[in-house]
Amino acid sequence: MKLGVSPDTFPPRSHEAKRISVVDAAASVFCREGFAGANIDLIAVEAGVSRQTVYNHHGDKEKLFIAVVRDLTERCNAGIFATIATFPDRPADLEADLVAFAERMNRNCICNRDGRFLRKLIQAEGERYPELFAEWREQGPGRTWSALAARFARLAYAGHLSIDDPDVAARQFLALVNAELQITFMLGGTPTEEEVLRSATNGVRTFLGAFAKRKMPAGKQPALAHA
Amino acid sequence: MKLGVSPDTFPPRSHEAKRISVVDAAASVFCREGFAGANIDLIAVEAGVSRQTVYNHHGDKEKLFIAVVRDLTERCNAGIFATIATFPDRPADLEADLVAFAERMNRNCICNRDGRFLRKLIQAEGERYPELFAEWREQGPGRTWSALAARFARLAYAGHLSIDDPDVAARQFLALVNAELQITFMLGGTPTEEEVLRSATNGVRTFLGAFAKRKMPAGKQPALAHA
DNA sequence: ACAAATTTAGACAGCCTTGTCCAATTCGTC
DNA sequence: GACGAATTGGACAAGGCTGTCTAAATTTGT
Repeated sequence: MKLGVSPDTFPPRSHEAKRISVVDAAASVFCREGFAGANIDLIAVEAGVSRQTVYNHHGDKEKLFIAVVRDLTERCNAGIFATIATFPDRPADLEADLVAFAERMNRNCICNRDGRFLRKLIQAEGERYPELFAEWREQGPGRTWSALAARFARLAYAGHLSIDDPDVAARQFLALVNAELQITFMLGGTPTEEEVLRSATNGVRTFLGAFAKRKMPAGKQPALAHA
Repeated sequence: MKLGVSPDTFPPRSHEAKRISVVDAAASVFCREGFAGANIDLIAVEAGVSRQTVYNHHGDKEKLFIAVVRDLTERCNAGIFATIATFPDRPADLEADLVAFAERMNRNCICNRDGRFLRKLIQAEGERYPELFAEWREQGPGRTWSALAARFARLAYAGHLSIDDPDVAARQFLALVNAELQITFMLGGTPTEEEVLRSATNGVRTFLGAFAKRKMPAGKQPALAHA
């Protein structure tokens, strides 16, 4: 009740710390074992608390699962939008800048712990919690694609790219820079730095091959090229 | 009625039929519930046999799971190679032919029951059965990509495309024509015919934007490009 | 129609898991 | 040091699941 400003109010300190510890451990176990296979005792041990503490904090297994997904969704979305904020709006070297951006995106949002865990939970349990993952879908990919499409549209408007449909281009950009990581993702692995870099490099090269400045809408149109 | 050639020897008929029925039901239940959540009783009911029959045929839950994965892998690989055999080696209309090929690939190998089930099992249990899925990886994606890369190389050699690395191009082709289906796949859904067509169309258009005949190897080469 | 093999239903033991309860202990704060 | 809240460990009931066993019913080949 003191500390009017930045409230660590009621729960002293390690209360919240334990809650986080439990959610983290639960994320790990749910991902490894699936919802049905996850064992509350194991989560408790991995979190370094007693089983009763898990129940005190989260009520039951399903509520704990939902807390895990909400937590991951929130952090992943924050990471994605923070990364999109670093998009190269005024590129010095378009190819190099896009490769660097793609690498940040992959490393900080897709390949990191939260990204891998959230993806796996969605794939494994998405059908069991429709409204939970519908929420993720709207707040996550939906807004991600829009934001990224807007950045590409801006690059096009500034004359760096030639894009028909920025939304399609945004989705294809992400698909391309991940093209070489698909199998690793499927099997739950973490790509090496080098794999991430190579996939990003190859993906951006192809992306620019399709969308870089020169554009001829099917017919020949050499007249506009007054460089 | 001995059929000396193709021996349906001892086990008469519905024996094998029941085995298949069990494996099919098991695939469905394992996918819906995960390995730990799958219930042998439920599999038996869904297969229309008694629980004991399940055990008679497959021994235990783990052996049944392995049989399911092997079965799916085999059928999926067969489908993929059959589809690759329809690749347009001598295209009349390159874009239209590639779109049609991509649609076949998506519809018959990726979006069908076997494809969705196998993908989900790999994602959910891949880490638990390393050698089982390593086998899939080599026989499936590994050979798929090689075969597809060879087809693209042939198109390039015939002068229809300009490709540096056919393996990379093959992976990017698949990534592009699936770009718009990712979220649906993640949540376990089945895309509509129209979504498949649109994703294939957009993907092939971008692919050809990057790899269609004209090529400038990254560095500027304005000597040749006097527009 | 007969004999062998297969399938079925049901019961069963053994094990594991969830979620609750409680008494003893520790922790943070005053 | 003392107080109240949080945590712990352990016991516990209820229920579910796997895998086995058996005797009866059914199917199959001849």
